[in-house]
Amino acid sequence: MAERGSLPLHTQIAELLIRDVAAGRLIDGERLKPEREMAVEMGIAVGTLRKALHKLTAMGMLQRVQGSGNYIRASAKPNAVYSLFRLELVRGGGLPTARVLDIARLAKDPALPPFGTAPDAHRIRRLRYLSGIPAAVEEIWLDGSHAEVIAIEDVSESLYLHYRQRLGLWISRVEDRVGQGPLPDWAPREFPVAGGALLPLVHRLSFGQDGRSAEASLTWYDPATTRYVARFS
Amino acid sequence: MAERGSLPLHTQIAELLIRDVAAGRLIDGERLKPEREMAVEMGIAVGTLRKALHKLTAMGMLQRVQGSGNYIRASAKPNAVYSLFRLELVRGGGLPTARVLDIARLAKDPALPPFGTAPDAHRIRRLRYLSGIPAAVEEIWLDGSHAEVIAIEDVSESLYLHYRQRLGLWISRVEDRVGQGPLPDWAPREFPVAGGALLPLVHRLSFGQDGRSAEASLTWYDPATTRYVARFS
DNA sequence: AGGAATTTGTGCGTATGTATC
DNA sequence: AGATACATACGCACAAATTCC
Repeated sequence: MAERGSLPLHTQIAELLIRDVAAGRLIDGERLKPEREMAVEMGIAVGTLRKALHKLTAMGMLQRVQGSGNYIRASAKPNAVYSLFRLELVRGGGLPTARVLDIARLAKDPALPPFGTAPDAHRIRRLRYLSGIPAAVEEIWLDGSHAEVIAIEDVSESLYLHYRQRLGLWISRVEDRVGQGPLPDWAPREFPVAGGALLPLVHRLSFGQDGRSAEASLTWYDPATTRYVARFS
Repeated sequence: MAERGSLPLHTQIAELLIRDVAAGRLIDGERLKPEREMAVEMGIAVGTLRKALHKLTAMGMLQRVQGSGNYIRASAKPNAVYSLFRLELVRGGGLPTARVLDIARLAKDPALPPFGTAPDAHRIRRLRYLSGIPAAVEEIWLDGSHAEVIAIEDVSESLYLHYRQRLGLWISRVEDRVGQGPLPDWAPREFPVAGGALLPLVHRLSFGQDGRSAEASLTWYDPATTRYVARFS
C-alpha cells in the first residue's frame, strides 16, 4: 500500500487512521492491533507507523499504553481541540452554538498579526452562545489559500469541524492573548447583556505540519457570564 | 554522557539545550553544528538528537531548515514553561520579577480546586512585576508533599525554576481559567495602580509523569497594563 | 504470588531522498 | 553541478510496563 504521493508516508497513514475514526470504522475505546502486526499488514516499517500514532496521540484521538496497547479515544465532544482552548460559562460548561453575522472575502487587515500566505482572507463574524446565553462576538480571518468560498451553513456550528472535515486542516499550534480593548462597532446592540466591558482575546491558529499560521481571530467575551479556559498537557 | 537514568535521553538532551538557550550560551539566530557532528560530540545517536531537536522546534525555540541547518530562535524567553502560559505587558514582553509578600504552611483551602495528596500545602503570596510595573497579585498553593519548608529566597525570582531545580518537579499539564471576581483583601493598597477592576486567573499545574496535580494558584492581574498569553503546540 | 508472554518505549545505525548552498 | 545537511524510512536490540497464566 501507500502509493506515494506528495505527502510523507507517516502523514498519509495518520490521515488514513483519522478517516477511520471519523467514519466509525474505529470506535471509542477500541484497542488497535500491536504495532508490529499493523506495520506488517500495512507494508510499512514500525517506526513509520509509530510516527503516525504519535500524531494521533497529540491530537487526543489515541491513547498509547506501554505494555498494553493503543486505544482509540474518540470523544463524544464534537472535537478535541475545542476543549484545549475554549470559552465556557463562569459556572462551568455550557453548550456552544453560534450565529453567523457575516462572511466576506477581503484583503487582510494590516492590524492583524501575520498569518497565512495569500494576500486576502475570509472574514467570518459570529455571535457565540453558551447554552443560549450570548457569550462573545468574534471575527475570524482564515487565509484565502485554503478555500475558494465559505458558506454560512458551513460554519454555523463547529467551525473547527469544518476546517478538518472539509478543508483538511488540523490544528498544530494555538496562541492566545487576553488583554484590554474596546467593543467592535459591528457587534449586535443586544450584546453584552449587562452592558459591561468586554474582554478581547486574540487567537492565532496554525495548521498542518509546517506550522504556518493560517487563521487569526479576535474575540470579545463578556466576563460577567463567560470565562476563558486554556489547557496544556 | 547522560548518566541519570530517570528521564529518557532525548528529554535530557532537550532540556540541556533549553538551559543553554536560557543561559545565553546559545544566542538567537545562531546556527548549530550539523546533526551528525553534534551527535558524535554528545556521544548519542543521530535519531536521539533529532527527537530532542524536534521538541525544541515544537516549543518554537529552534528552526530546522533542510539543506541548511538548525537555527536558534530565542526571543528572550526566561524559560520554556514560562513562555507557554504567562503574563506579559499589553504592549508585549516585559521582564518578570516578583516580590514575595508571605509564605505559610496551612491546611488547604476547601474553596480551591483539588490538587496534590497531602492535607496541607505551602501558601505563597506574591506581587508580580513586568519590567518594574506591578502586573498581578498571586496566591500559590503548592502541595505539602514536595518540600518541608520553602524560604522566601527560594521563590523570589523564578518559581518554576525552583520547582525544577530544587524540588525535581517538571510541569506536565496546565489548566487556566480567566473570569471575573473581586480583588483579595490582602493585596497591597498600591495595586492596581489605576484602581481598575482586576481579572482573576485560576491556574492549575500538574507535575511529573503521572500528571497528579500539585499546585493551584489564584492570580489577579490588571488588564490595563497586563495581558495573559497561552500557547499550545 | 510469581513468572512468562505480550506490547509499547527508547536508543542505535543505516540507506536514500530532497532542499539548500 | 557538486557538496552539504536535514527529512524520511527501515530494521534491530533491549528496557519497561502490562497482562495473563
